Amino acid sequence: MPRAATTSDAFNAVGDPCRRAILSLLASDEQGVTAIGANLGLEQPSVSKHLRVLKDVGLVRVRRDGRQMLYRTNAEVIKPIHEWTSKFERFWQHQLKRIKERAESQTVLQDKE
Amino acid sequence: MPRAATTSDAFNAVGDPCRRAILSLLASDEQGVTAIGANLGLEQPSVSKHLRVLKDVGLVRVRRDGRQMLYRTNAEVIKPIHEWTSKFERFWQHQLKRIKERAESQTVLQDKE
DNA sequence: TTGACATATTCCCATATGGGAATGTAATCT
DNA sequence: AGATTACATTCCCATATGGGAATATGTCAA
Repeated sequence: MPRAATTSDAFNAVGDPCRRAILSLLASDEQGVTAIGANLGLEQPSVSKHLRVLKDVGLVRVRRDGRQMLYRTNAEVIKPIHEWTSKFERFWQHQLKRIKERAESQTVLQDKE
Repeated sequence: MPRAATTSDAFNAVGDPCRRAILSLLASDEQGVTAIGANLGLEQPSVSKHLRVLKDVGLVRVRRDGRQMLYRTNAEVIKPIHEWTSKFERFWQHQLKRIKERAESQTVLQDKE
């Protein structure tokens, strides 16, 4: 079987840099497709297609306003990703601690010289 | 241009469920390829290929031990993902608050009936 | 209705997988 | 050296994009 579809889950959808930019942009304000494209320097069809993916996994909500479609980020769907990465938090803290300790021991050595 | 390569960054590499499982498995212990496959029910070539991707983006470190290659998760590379998702934390908190408030107002209505 | 504006969708295409099978390679054992 | 163990890589293939261009759809204004 081929690669999993980007529409399969939030992890996959967020893998694309353009889509991450869109999510950041729409986190606080709703915006229309054209505005999004202008903000990020993307073609309109490209924006529409990315929004389609984001909508399919629930990462954005849509609302019609006249001829505009106003999109907004649905942050709740990002939460599972945040939680998954949180499981590793203690590990990178340990690593930083190790790095810090090593740095300090080297400092000690330098002081001795 | 086609889709970005999974080897391009941690976000993309983590998009695959198998690779997330591998990262979780190798977070606390180093393990050989065969052991990883046995733990996750994956074929050896498949494991090797996923590990290759993970290694290319720095998500795992390798160490040779005799004929075994012991892999271990390098959690620091997960940190940027954690930080990116953290930017949205306040938004889903707001949403939960809103949901909670609505639930409470409904409870009030129910009490009135 | 006609025209303009805002989006969505479809086509075409080069590229990137991911899985399975088979094969190549490195290290250990006898 | 020859056999075995542990991995890595390569082939083949069906599928999934993502971008650009062109077109279809939906809404509002005159």
